[in-house]
Amino acid sequence: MGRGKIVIERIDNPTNRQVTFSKRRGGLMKKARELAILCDADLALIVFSSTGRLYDFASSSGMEAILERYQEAKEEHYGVLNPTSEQSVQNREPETN
Amino acid sequence: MGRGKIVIERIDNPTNRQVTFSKRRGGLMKKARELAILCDADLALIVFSSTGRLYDFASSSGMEAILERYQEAKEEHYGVLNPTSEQSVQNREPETN
DNA sequence: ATTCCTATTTATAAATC
DNA sequence: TGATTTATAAATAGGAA
Repeated sequence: MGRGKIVIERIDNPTNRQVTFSKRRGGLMKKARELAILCDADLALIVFSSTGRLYDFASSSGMEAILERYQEAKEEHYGVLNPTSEQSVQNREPETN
Repeated sequence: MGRGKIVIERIDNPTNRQVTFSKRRGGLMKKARELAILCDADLALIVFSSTGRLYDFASSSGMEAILERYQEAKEEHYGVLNPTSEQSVQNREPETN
């Protein structure tokens, strides 16, 4: 989105990478917040920049609570499915809606 | 973005909420993946739907590693700053770039 | 619950201040 | 370096299948 189309691959130029990081981080945080509010979802987002800075967002229940809930959900599934999975664990009872 | 503008507040209609959740969750996951790749960031996203389903994404280093790194960064800051903060902890050494 | 179809709204790549 | 502008690329609301 912008003056030109870009390919999704690591940006080599450090300056451009930093600028893009700053812009997209803001956008991602905003989207996360919107999803949490619009859909009443419980969500946590943790981001470490390539330079080591930490940025995070957590919905109302709080980061710690969400991380604990995450661990519990994982444990219930006895075993790590895939450390780098994108969409992995789901509850055992499919909802009706 | 869409046929009409919307206000960011909880969607009361369960069906609409679910549909929006499904669509935006996908968009958020995509944005997270792009940020990780483009900017070489280490990132984790955990989302629980209002019905309890879990969806997650973690960049290449893996969810567990990122969560540990997060806890370490927090510990270094001795104490939780704000459980619901949006952007909270940062490292002590500002980078040059 | 997706998934396809678009009119619109947003996000944002580049350029500029 | 960071904030602002603006032309475009992308995301998505609403509707339909």
